[in-house]
Amino acid sequence: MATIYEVAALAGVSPATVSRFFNGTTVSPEKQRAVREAAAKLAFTPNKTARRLRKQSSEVVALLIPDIENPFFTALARGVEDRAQEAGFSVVLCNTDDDPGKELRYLQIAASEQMAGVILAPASDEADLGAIASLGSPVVAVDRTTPYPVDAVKVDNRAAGIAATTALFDAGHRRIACIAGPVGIEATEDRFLGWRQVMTARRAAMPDGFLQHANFRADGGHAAMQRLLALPEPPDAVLTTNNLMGVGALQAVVEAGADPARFGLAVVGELPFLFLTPRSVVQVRLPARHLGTTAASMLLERIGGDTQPPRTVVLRAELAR
Amino acid sequence: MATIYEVAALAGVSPATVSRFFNGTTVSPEKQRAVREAAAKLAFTPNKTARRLRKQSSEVVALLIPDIENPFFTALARGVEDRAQEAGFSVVLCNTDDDPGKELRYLQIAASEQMAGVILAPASDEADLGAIASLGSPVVAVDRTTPYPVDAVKVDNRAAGIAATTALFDAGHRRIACIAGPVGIEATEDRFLGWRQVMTARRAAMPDGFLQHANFRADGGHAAMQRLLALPEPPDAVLTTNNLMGVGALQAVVEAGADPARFGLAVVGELPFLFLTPRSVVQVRLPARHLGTTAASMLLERIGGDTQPPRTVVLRAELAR
DNA sequence: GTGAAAGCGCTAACAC
DNA sequence: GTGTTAGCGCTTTCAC
Repeated sequence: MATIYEVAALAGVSPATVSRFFNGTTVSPEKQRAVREAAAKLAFTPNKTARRLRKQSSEVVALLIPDIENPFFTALARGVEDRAQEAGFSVVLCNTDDDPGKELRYLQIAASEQMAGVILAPASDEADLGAIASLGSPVVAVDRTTPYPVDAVKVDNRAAGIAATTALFDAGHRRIACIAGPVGIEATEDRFLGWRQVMTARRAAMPDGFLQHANFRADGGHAAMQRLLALPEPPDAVLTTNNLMGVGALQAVVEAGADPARFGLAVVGELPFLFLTPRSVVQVRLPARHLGTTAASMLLERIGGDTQPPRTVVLRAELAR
Repeated sequence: MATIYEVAALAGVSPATVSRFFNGTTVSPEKQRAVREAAAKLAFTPNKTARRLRKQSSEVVALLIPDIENPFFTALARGVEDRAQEAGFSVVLCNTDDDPGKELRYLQIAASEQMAGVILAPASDEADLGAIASLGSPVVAVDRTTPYPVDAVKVDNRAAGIAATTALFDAGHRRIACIAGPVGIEATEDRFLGWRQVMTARRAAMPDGFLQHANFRADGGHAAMQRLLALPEPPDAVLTTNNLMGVGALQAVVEAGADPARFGLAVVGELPFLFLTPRSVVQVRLPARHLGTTAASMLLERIGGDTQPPRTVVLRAELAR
């Protein structure tokens, strides 16, 4: 790997001039040509590590998501990537596995690697943003919020829960259970609250066991649905507060021999690749990609020096038909 | 961000001792304690950028995949990540979008960021590995091969194509079409060759139009299947050479009003989340995660200094039942 | 507009 | 075992 000194020597200029050339400062036309040619001849690429050490910042942003195998988050990642790319930033994706320990490690890496900023879908509400925030690196929370005063982009989760539950009522169901995510994740808790609000307003029964907590994956939804179906008086419909739990729940319904077209299923999120899904399944579409582009835009503004107080942007979910 | 000098000053030792402490060289117990306490008090984190500049290498590997929204590649990514993590390496994921231009950019970034190595699922067989390889950074190709002499991990794609096609024959189908990926991607071409081999051996007709090329995504498979169904004498079965094209093909079958349980569909790969799939769909399971762990292991060996000639590991696919 | 030189934070000889 | 010191490759004053 050629250095700036070798280019300078070959071009007959000083290293500073080479640096200026590559950073867009004014350099006389003839030296420009000399540098360009020398750089080409040596296949010179500026060493980003050295630049980063010197400038104390980089053009890389980190994106921390809880589950790279969840299509919701990959769509979100695409949004972030597209927006960041336009602005000349690279995105490195980190998979926290919904594990606060891993999350913390990645946050530290982001700091010690001098990332320009971090977009984070927190694995828990204890995500320690103190360290990274105090470094001055901007942070944007996405999909889920945190107690730390940072920018956030989220969905109107309660409205999503309300819309989904209402749709089940409209389809004639009354005994509606809820498979919610782990306790402590605001996003799905709000969706659950939407369910409870509708159930209460409609004076629908919410017997013990109608609220199940599960991990966010298909296996969690599957097990929860099995527990629901084993109830003495099982529900005739269920709301899952994310997409993958919906996948698992639907699978359990099918396995139990119930007719998935009659059993009411509502999902906050989209059942991935499931176009064979019974038409009866209610899906509340989440603007995953848009969450990503919005978060990236906010982060880029902060990186650009924006210092207004933290904002929270709320995006709307939309009932798919 | 505290530096090694501040820690040294507070601990009453030299910067070198602090460095040694954090790099596991022998330091006397008392100084160890002093350094540990000073570091804790200052919340010191070693600056990786400086370390990287000095050592000319990092503990980060880059993983370049063509489509982050394809579950096959995310499973592969999980494999890479798990293995790398065990060895203390971080993984940064880059989405090339099957675009040679993007791929090249990421390859350059990997070089100028002094990544410890690169695992690459090439977007095309022109992927220019010359630059990065000449830098001495090890490269492992995964899923797809390249003309460059680098380590590779792949699947026995022809066998996979043969198994899938044979299964369709065994189910009684004779008019079997093939939806293959873009020309130039060895992996899916080999699967197509498996199809042709079986068709030829069984003296089955392969009229014009029975071979369709499509992009790797669901929309490509969907369009290709529509073209097949519009043929004067349409096929009664089809093989798709990857998972997402299978999703699109199945969708087209359903939309066309054909009974997906009677129309033969075979997929090299797994239909993601599609447990509602008709039992009749043939799937040849690809060891996605295992591809990832194997590639990571090979890369780590190279990073560790292994200099044997490039190896290619071939993993077996397995007919799901 | 251009060059000389200092220094970003760390590691690795090298001396002791 | 420990300290001193010279860079890694770049950017950025500061003179000219």
